[in-house]
Amino acid sequence: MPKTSPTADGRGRHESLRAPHSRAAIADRRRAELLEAARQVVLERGMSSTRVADVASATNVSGGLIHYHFATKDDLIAEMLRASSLEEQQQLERVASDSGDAVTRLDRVIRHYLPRTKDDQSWVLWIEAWAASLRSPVLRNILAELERAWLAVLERVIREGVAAGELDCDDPSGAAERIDALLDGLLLRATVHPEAISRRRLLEHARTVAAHEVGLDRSAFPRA
Amino acid sequence: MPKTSPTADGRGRHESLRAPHSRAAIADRRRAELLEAARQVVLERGMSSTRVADVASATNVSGGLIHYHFATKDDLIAEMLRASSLEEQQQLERVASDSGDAVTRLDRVIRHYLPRTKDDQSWVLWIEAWAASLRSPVLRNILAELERAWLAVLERVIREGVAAGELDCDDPSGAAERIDALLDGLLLRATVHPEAISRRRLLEHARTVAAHEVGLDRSAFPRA
DNA sequence: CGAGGTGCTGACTGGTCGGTCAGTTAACAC
DNA sequence: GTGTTAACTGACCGACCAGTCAGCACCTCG
Repeated sequence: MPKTSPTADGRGRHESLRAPHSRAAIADRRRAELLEAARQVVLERGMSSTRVADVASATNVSGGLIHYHFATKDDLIAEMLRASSLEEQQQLERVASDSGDAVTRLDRVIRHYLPRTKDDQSWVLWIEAWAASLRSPVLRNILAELERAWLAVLERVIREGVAAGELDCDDPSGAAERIDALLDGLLLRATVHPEAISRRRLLEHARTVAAHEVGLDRSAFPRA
Repeated sequence: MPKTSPTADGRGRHESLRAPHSRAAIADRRRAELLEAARQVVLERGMSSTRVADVASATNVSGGLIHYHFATKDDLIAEMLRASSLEEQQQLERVASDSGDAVTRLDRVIRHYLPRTKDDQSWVLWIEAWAASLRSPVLRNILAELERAWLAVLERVIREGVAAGELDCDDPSGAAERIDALLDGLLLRATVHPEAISRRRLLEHARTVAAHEVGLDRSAFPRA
C-alpha cells in the first residue's frame, strides 16, 4: 500500500506514462482527486476547521480511504499545497515565457497575479498557508519554493527586457522583490477586504510601480 | 456578572478612573490579564490550536473563569485582537505625530512597521488574524479598522509634508496604499521566511519606494 | 484456478476540549 | 450582622474527530 508521498518514492512520476487502468494509475488518479477535494474543502471551510470526513464526503468515499492514501491529515494538506504550488509554478512559467516584448510579458505576469473576478478565491489558500506555515517547517518549505519561483520569474523578465534594451533597471533582483512584495500586499488587502479596493485600482497600482521600477513611464503599460 | 465586551456596555471605560479596589476595577484588571495571556498563547501556539485551558493555566486561573469573563473562546480571541489593534493604533499615532520634518516622520513610521529584532514576532499575530478573518466578519472588522489607521497615518504624513513644501506627491492616498501594501508584503515575507531577507534589505526597499513616492531622491532618507 | 496483494469500507475508539454548573469565598450594601 | 452579589473554582459532560482495524471485493499473476 502507498502512504508514501508521490514525490518521495523513486518510481516514475507521470500517471500519463502508465497504462491508464493499471493499479498505480488508479491510485494516482484517486490521490489527485482527493487532493483536489481537499483544496475545495479548505477554500470553503478554512485549513484548521477542515475535517478529513469533509474531504471524504466531498469525494463520495469512506473516511478510512483518506488514511489509506495519506498517513495523517497534515500530510494530506501539505501534499495538497505542494500540488497547488506546482500547478501555480507551471502556469507562471507559461505566462512568463509566452512571446511578446518585455512590457507585454511583465504586464501579463502582473495580471496573472491578480484575481480574475470579484470573488476569485485563489489567494485564500495562500493566506491560510502563510499563517499555517508559521508552525510547520514542511509548509514553510513549500511556500518558500513558490515564492522563489515568483521572484525568479519577475527577475528574469526584467533582466531579459534590460538585455533587449527595452527596460532600464540597475537592480533587477531588488526590483523583483519590491514588485513581488507590493503585489502580495495588495492581494492580501483585496482578498481580506474586497470592498476596500477595486480590481481596477489594484492593477493600476501594480502597473504604476512596475513602470517606475523598469525605468518607464506609466503610459508604456496598457491603460485601464 | 460581565460577559459583555468592555466596548459594548455603556459604563465608563477607564479602569484608572475607578477606585483601584472596586469590583469593577478588579474585573477589568483580570480581563486585561486574560487578554494578555491569550495574546502570548496565540503567539506561541497559533490561533487555531490555542485552548482556553492554555490561557487559564498561563494565568494560574481555573478554566471556568475564562468563560466567566468571556462568553466563548472566539470572543476571547476577538477581544484580544481588538485590544492589540487599539494599542497598535495608539503607538502609531504617537510615532506619526512626534515632531520632525516630513521625511523624519515618514521614516519613523516605516521603521515602526518593521520588526525590531531578528525574532520579533509581533507580525505573527496579524498574519494569523488575516487568515482567520477570512471566516469571521468580526475579525475582518477589527483588521479593517487597523488597516484604515495605517493608511490614514501614511496619507496624513505625506499630505502634511506636501503642504509644508517638503514632499512632492500628487496622489497621497494612492502613494499611501502602495507604501502600505509594499510594507505588508515585505513583512509577510520577512516573518514567514526570516532567512530569505535581512532587516537591512527590508528597510532599504521601504526607503527606496517611499522616497520615490514622495518625489525625493533615495539620499533624502537616512542611509543604512 | 487459486494465492496474494490492492483499493476500499464503515464501524469503532480514545483522546481532546469548549462550555456548564453547583458550590465556595469574600466584598459590599443596608 | 445579615443578605446579596461578584469573582472564582473544579469537576463534569457531551460533542467532535483523527486515526485504527477487521474484513470485503476485485484484480493480477503464477
